Amino acid sequence: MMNLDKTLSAAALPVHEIVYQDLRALILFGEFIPGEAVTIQGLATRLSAGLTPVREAIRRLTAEGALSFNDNRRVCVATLSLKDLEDVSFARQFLEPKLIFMAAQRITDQDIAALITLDSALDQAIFRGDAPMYLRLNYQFHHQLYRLARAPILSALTDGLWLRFGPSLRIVCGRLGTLHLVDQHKETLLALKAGDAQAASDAILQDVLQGMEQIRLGIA
Amino acid sequence: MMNLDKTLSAAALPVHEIVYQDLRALILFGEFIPGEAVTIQGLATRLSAGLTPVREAIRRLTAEGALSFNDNRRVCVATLSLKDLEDVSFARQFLEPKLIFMAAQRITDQDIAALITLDSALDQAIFRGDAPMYLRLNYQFHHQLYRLARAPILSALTDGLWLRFGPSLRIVCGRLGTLHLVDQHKETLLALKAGDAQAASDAILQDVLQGMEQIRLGIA
DNA sequence: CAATAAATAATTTGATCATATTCTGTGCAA
DNA sequence: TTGCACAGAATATGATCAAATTATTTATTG
Repeated sequence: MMNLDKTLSAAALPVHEIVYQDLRALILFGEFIPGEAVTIQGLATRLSAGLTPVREAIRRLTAEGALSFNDNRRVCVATLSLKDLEDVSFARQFLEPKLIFMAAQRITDQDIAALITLDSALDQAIFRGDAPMYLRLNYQFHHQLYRLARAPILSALTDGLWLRFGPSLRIVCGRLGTLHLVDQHKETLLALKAGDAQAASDAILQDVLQGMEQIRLGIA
Repeated sequence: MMNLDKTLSAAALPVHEIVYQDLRALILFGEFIPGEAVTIQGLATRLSAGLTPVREAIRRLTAEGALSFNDNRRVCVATLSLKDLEDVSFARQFLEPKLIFMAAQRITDQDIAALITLDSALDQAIFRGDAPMYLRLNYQFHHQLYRLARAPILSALTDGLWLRFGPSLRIVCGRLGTLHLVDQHKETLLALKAGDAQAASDAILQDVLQGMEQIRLGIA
């Protein structure tokens, strides 16, 4: 008989997958500081998992550039130099507008409604000064758009870039607070509603440039 | 006392690192067919390694898109649809020219000489119909240029794309042979010698477009 | 009876863990 | 400074269990 977990809840994921997602979230949403040491055993304890699954998750995130594997064989959260940030910025400038252009061509009213809800929650998080929630919702807003583009490879590349600047984003919020944060989500949503793919693409480009500039100021 | 292996030979790499490099080469240079199943135990036997290091290597290559993790929890070599190829092509079109532009600004005569040697060997491999050697040398030619750009993040992104189309390249060579293969390496080298970064960048763009088109014909 | 479907057994493969080994850096003593 | 020992951490293996696939057998039906 088929396991009900498979149909109802999201399948029984392997531990190494769960650990990966947890660790990824920890990195992405500011639980780690750039350069911070990450030990296999520490994570195994923290996440109540065995060494092997933790090891696998760490290798994955190392491959994605979120962690760095030192000569000592020790692992730490990757740091982002100014030069690195320029590279990330260059890549995002090409990838995100492309993805949003593709997403705009197949987006539905329902999708737009969901994004508006998300963006409202985001505004409230900023107003409340709730940085962790801001980080989550801001990522989700972009990530949902990637999904809609139905371009798995470009989405994976772009998603991977978030892992590179995620820990630094946290620093920015910590230093400067959330109230000053600005984005181009409203403009993007308006363009999407109007079915104007080019305008949506342009708006996201501005959003990306703004975001990267904020990080540059934060880590400078 | 410091281990001499660290200073003289290339350090005593962990097994998981060696397995990763070996498996990466197998995928990149056509030892695997797209869609082919990859088993942990099979690899452990083939590469004379334990299960854990193999597991780690597989997770890394899965994160890079070279392997795909199925619902069955089984792993196979990723396949490349035409749509995927378009995405890869889009990404390469802006990444490679950028990298080569950066490389051109810091390349030395010695570097150029090494690239010319590489390209000659490449021509001979084509002439001999030695597809495996062609695949290796063609990759090396590009990879050396990435290295010279000193942009680790962009290099990693671009390198990762090779893993996506590597297995398909093999199919192309298998079907069409190597003799018809053309590239823009000579033009690139001329531009580099002349110190013309823009021309080198343009030449590589043509090279990329040609290469992607060849794959498109091969997998169509 | 032949052909197809269902059930079951056997084999392969993956997931995880406990354990032993190796490595790295540090502090102590000569 | 040099050599040595020790603690913490990473590495790697093999054992064990669970899941999935394949092969085999049995049952059913036209």
